[in-house]
Amino acid sequence: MNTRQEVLDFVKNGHTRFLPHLSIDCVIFGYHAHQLKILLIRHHGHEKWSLPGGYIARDETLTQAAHRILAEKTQITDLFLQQFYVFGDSVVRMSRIETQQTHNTTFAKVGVTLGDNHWLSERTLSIGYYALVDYLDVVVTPEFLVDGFCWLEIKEIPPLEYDHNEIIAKALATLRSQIYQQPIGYSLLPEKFTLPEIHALYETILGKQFDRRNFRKKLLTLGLIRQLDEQKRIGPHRSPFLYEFDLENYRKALEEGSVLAF
Amino acid sequence: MNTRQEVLDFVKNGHTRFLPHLSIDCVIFGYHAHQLKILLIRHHGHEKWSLPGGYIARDETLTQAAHRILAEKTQITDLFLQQFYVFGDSVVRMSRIETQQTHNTTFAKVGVTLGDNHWLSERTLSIGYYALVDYLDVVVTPEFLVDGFCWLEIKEIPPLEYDHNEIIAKALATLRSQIYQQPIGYSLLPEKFTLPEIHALYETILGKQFDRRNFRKKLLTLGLIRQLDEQKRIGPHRSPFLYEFDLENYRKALEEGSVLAF
DNA sequence: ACAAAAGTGTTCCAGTTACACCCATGA
DNA sequence: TCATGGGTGTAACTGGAACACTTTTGT
Repeated sequence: MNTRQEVLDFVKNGHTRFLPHLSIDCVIFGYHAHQLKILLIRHHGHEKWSLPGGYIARDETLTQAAHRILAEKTQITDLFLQQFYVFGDSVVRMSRIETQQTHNTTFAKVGVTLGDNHWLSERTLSIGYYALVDYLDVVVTPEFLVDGFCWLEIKEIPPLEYDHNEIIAKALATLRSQIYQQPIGYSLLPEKFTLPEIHALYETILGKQFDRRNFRKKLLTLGLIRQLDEQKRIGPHRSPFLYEFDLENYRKALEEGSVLAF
Repeated sequence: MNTRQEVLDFVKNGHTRFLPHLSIDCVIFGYHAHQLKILLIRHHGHEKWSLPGGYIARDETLTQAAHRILAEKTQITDLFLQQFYVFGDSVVRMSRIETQQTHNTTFAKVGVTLGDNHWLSERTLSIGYYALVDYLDVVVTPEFLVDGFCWLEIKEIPPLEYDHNEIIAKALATLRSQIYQQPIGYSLLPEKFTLPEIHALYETILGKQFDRRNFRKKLLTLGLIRQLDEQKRIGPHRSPFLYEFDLENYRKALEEGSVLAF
């Protein structure tokens, strides 16, 4: 929704294209050089930041919806995207009045006030998805009703709209618990990457340090990565070897080990 | 919904009490004496079995809805109940025609045919919850539109309605992956239980055998259970010691270990 | 005394942790 | 030649797996 006209049409006719009562909220983790940040946006007229999100079209699958919403915000397709929980308990989510007021603040920009029975005024459950991107690669394209965006480090995140702090906490816990089972970083690192690169990534995501030698052993033993016969030139230092993800091995593990069905 | 009148009211006015487009499906694992079964129901006029489920009332939280639905089916409150995934991709879920026909078969019993725009005809995403009960303790109370129910062992489960086979597969995978982190069995075993009892439970759920000694060591090391100073009389055999779950320890682990936020 | 079920301890192996020195590169 | 960063191996430890005989109890 990049024009006033599109927004007006969305408010008026959105319920014919999208499912009411349901939204998708995306926790987009942006990594770069030892920093792990989260993409937040600020809607028109709001003080608090919130997670980017969207609605599910009636004619697309849930997975398609998540990918579309992410692509709309970040211009990135084909990335690692993972459903992790449905949020439907928070008090602020239960209150129609609060939902309505929040939306009305935003839509004031286009001179619209939602009625009590408007589809956007109603209680909405949110399905949480998380993604992992290199935030330098991302071109964030704020929509018409979005005043701004920012990448904030996890520790710096202030109180957000709705229950979005809770959503982020759960996303982070899920990301951390899945990092050794999923080829996390596949969409984040170049196809061929060095050990120090993936090492820094894991240290940042898990928030702790790992011994270089043990870390290499672990990833090789798990079969998550494969060492190549090439090296990278990195200036006035020793050339590190290149590695690549072993996706076949990962898929095999996923099929066998019924542990992870996600 | 136990009377014709209630069903008619549900069809006519359900959309004012419940959220459309969303349902909850419950995978109720029933355990007893080395058998792990799943509760299935058959709606009026249907050949295939399906999972028991329900809708989310507008004025209850998601968690409340899941507990209420389960209590309606099994008369059990306060049990272990866990959200595990949202299903919104399956082709059969995307098709309005199929949804409508399935419902119409059921509601034929009360002489109702749903129109194309009826709230029950629309696409519905389903939030999966699983629970674990002793199936001998459960009084299943089929609702008016339910012709019958059964407990089936996992290996015996035939093709079900909708994507319910997929839901069961994911539920089982989740149950198995969480069994050492959650006090699974708390609502299933008596407050004080013997080691052979919990041992049999774990063997059945995980579908494999464990050495008695190692199994005891593991559960004690994890702090999941605590040995008591009492024994149980079990007839013409040696009296086994009693154990109890160490819930405090479990809660502590849950708070510290950010691994499990579920 | 016997049948049935539960209790118990040790060894071995594998996987994880801890740890420090040498090498390659470009300026 | 020097500064920087990357590469590499071994020893100690810990957690998990394998394994069989003894004890209790009631009939």
